Amino acid sequence: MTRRPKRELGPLIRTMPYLAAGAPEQAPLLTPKQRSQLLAIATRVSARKGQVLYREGSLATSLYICYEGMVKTYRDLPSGRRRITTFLYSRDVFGLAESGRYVNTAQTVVKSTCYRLPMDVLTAVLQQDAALQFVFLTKVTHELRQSQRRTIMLGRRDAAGRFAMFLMMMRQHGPNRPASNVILLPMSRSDIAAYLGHSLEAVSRATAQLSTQRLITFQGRHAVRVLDMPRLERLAADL
Amino acid sequence: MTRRPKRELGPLIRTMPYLAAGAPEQAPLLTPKQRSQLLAIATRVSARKGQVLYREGSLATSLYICYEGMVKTYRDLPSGRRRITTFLYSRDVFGLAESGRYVNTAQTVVKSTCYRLPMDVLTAVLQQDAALQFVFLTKVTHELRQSQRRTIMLGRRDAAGRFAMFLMMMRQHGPNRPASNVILLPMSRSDIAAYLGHSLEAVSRATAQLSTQRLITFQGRHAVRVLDMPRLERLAADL
DNA sequence: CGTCATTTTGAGGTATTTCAACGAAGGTGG
DNA sequence: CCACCTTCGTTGAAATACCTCAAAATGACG
Repeated sequence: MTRRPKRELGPLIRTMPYLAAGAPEQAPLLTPKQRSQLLAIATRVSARKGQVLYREGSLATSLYICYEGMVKTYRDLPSGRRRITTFLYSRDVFGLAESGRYVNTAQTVVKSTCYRLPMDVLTAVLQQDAALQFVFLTKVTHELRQSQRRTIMLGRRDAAGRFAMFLMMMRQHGPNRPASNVILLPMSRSDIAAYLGHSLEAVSRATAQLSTQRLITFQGRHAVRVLDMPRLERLAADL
Repeated sequence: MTRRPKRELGPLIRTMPYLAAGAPEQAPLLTPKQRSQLLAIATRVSARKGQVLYREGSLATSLYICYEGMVKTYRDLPSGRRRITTFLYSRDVFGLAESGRYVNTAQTVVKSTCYRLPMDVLTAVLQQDAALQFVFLTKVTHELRQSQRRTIMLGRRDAAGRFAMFLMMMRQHGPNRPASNVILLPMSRSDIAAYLGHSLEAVSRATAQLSTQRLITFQGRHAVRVLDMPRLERLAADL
């Protein structure tokens, strides 16, 4: 039962290239050397479900890279509402600060493992290693794109359409294989609502509607089987 | 009338530091040397009002830095709706590609001047110069924050509150001095609507409402004088 | 197997959207 | 310099969609 863990390879980062596929020097992946370089300054953090990794407004001492599991970042608004900023999967980066403080609170959605990198050390390393920094630059740019896509999603008025877009976004990320018709949604309905900017009830009705229309069917509360992918994609794209 | 232009200093970039104010090596400003370095690979582009700089989906050959004026980036949706992604002011960067293509269309809101930097050359330079790259990394991070703030803004249901937040965002950016009570809005009402995710009519009603409540008053269509800043700030923060 | 939190479903209230028409502004040409 | 035209912005009334409040049902967990 106490197997020795495999040799630790260090964090990975998921990115998208700036240039078209094929330009070799643009490959936005961490080399093994860079991974061990990051690993050298990183701390492995295991967190059970629902654990808070850092709080909004606290001093931003570390940057995080998700290795396994799922993390959400959110802000609680004065009205008591909660807005979820992002869901983070394996190989996602989070905890970028602004003026030395975290802008969001980070909490695990399920049992997760992350790497924690001291910000001061990391920035120093990045200032020295342009190639490594470029991976981060590419990553943040990718996050920016994601955020802008989400903004477009939030422009939709209909709850069902918004949820359909959410499904399509979840299909590509995380533990979901694009090929599969099953999309895993580890987070709760209220998390989805807080992410989509809808009420919990609206999300529930949206899923009910899509189920009634035989576009999807739930296998438990955290797994969606897509019954009619073309129609779902059409609904998601119809904005 | 044909005065010789001042010595050209090259582009500037507006950023926010990761670390708390005071950490010297984090100062995210371009040094004069870096500015001239960028200037060496840059082309100055002057564009009249309404000119398209690049189109969504076209090959992303260049990165842009706004020097003067105002640029909007947007996507036209299948439904015919237009969603404005960002408004860009002096010292803002735009045109970051994804897989070699632009994700948005960029068009000037008013007469503008920008620097255009060839992507391939720039990425090569960034790979060499970690300090310069760090300015870009900081900038993109800042843009990501802005995008996330906007997402929160879009979560609001009431048009007046959304517009109030928009005003507060515009107050900090661009040609507006935070001290002044006058906020310039160079863009059209439909641009604002496309940015806020509302209909043109909703925006119009929102401005009318704020005017009736004596929170603001319009001096022409592109200048807002704030009459009651505390109340406006409270409205903007009440979400 | 019981308890508790989460999710679903129902009904009414409210805000924006839409459609339509009017009014204002800006630009062009005579 | 004025008239015209086109675009943009404002206002009104009905339709739509979500939000809120409330209660029942489902599922998770010990």
